[in-house]
Amino acid sequence: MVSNIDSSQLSERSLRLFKSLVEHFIEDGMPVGSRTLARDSKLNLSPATIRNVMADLEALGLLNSPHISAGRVPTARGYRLFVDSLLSVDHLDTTEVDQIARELAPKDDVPALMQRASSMLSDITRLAGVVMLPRPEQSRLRQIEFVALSARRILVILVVNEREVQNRIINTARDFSPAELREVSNYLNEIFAGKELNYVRATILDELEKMKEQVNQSMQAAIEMAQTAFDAEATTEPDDDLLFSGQTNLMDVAELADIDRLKKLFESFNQKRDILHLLEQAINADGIQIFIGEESGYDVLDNYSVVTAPYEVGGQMLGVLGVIGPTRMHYERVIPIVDLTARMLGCALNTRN
Amino acid sequence: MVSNIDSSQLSERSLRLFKSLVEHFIEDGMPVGSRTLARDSKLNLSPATIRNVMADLEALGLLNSPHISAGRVPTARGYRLFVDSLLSVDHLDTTEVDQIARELAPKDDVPALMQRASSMLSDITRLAGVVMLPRPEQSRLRQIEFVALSARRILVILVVNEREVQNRIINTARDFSPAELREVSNYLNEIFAGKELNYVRATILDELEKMKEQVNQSMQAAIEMAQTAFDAEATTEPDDDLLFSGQTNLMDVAELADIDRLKKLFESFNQKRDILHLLEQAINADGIQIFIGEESGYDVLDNYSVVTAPYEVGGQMLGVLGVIGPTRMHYERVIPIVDLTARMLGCALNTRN
DNA sequence: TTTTGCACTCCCCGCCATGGGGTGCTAAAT
DNA sequence: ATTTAGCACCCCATGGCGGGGAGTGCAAAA
Repeated sequence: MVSNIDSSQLSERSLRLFKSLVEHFIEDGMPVGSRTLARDSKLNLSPATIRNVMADLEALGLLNSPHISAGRVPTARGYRLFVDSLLSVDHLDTTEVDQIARELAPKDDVPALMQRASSMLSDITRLAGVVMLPRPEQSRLRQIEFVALSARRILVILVVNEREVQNRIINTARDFSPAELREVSNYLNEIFAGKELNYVRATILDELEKMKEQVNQSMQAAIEMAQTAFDAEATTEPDDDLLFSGQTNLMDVAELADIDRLKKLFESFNQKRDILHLLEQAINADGIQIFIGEESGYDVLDNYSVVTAPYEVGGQMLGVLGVIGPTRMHYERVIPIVDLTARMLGCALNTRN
Repeated sequence: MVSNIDSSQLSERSLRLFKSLVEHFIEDGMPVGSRTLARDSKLNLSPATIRNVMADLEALGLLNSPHISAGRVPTARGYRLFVDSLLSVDHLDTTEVDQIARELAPKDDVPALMQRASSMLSDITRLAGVVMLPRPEQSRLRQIEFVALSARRILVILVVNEREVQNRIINTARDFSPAELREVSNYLNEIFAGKELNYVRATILDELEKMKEQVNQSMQAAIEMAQTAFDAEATTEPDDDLLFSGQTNLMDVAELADIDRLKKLFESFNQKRDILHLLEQAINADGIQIFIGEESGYDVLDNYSVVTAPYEVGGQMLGVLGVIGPTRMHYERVIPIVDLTARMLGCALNTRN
């Protein structure tokens, strides 16, 4: 990949013009020519001069023209320069800040909060919002309980990481009395509470297998039951860890009117795979990260940009959120919104302990 | 609303021609003219004759022409007649039956099963699939359990209707010991197990309030706790009771290329409200029900048809599923697929007891 | 180095002609 | 009394053409 352009490689004037051009293009989506640029930028230069500058910028790969006699349009590399060095970020007005704060008030459970974060992002930016659910890289088993539904159907409850509760129903080979169940859960809690889930799964076979003969008969069955419970757990790992919203907002962005490309994009939202990979790259970024068009490496995202920010609580990165829209988006507005949302979400997650 | 046309009001020949026309149009989506129809239908009539017939059919509101000198196209009413009286339903080939059976094998939990039903519908018809989650009109509390997470944070587990488990975490005003919790849950189970949830909610106030003074102090706190638990339950009622899939399939149906209408439709998928209302109308239908275009009464659904079937287990209607596609769809294929899926889903739900 | 002037390019738009697929009507044929 | 043939007519889609507009690059002047 060709290296990006650094703002120091360009004259002050070129930068001014370039910035003006990008802003203009973001505003109304039409290739912008020397004429309008001359009028627009306060530099008092003739169109011809500007044409020369633009030719240079094109040579650097910052601009190109759809065809020889149209105006110029920023390339992905151009947007990169713009975003990295030229952009002056908006100040959010208080109504927006308020709205974000209100929506993210820590009033209900985590999934709902995430959902609200996502749809708020899309509402406020009029683009598509996405949030990656917090995926604690280590889940510690906190507690395990059994509830008898009927003699042979048992509800297993796993409490993981303070606030997450998983439950599944297993069918056992023989009857268990409530007392037995209590005994089993006490036993399991004793050895496994506080341990990492994968460890539990890995150990449970060996650990329990080897004491099978020592313990009483009731325990034996219990062991098998525990295995079933954790096996089931393994398979149930949900992969719906991305929440999209406002996809339809993308349908009235003019330059994306190509329905086939749009379809591809929507499909990749459904697959989730590509977007997930992309967001994972952003989780360790320190703050806002922006993927512009082809840069992302996923060709469904050609002509789209993704603005992301990780959210954290207590210094630990939990996940990533962001918005997806046309490369031609109002970065100066979107960036602070995403940024603030990530922060606020972190707070909201924090206060709900 | 104007009454529909009954097939007995038309001559055999008109019906033959009409059917042929609709089939032709469904096949390639172009208005069909007298010429092609003359060639196509085996009736050996001249185009002129057919033109006369077509004029009659148009007068009845079964056909119309996009403009004066184009071929004819079926109206919603036309499709209605076609679907009600003229359609010969396909026999599904075994590979499709197998696929449906395989996908709906009762191997995991209900939500996942529903999800699979929906995406299978969309895959197999190449249209959008939708399933309404079973909404048991009465939920009986089966069991309630408390698990202490820490001294003041308690996990409440409600087992409802055999297989459904809900859990929520509540914070209590004072500490509870495990023994106390057991006592409380025993007590609550005793009076409320088997009762309807709404009843429980309604009663819990009066019932418990009035014995507040009689019972011991620990019980008092328990009562308040129970209230909190069920209050929380009330607010948590999820309304994500529709599962869509394959929406993107609609993006390459040629006649729906109008991106604005498509956007409206997708938005109404997100709202869910309209579609939900529509499906609710179908729940008491006996088998397949079809809403054609404007008939549905929701104008986002203009030019779309919805083919639905309720699914039941043990004679009780649980919900509805179906597909959404252009009015110009292959009903003869879609109908048996939806029908079979509904049946199989019923079975799958049945065997998982 | 900047500007002016100029030739040139390419798209977009409106215009027109054309052809094809279709219609309705009337008059003839069965 | 139907059905068919013939005919005039309609309207859309296509394609070629011309002009206008917005823009470019280059060379020569400022």
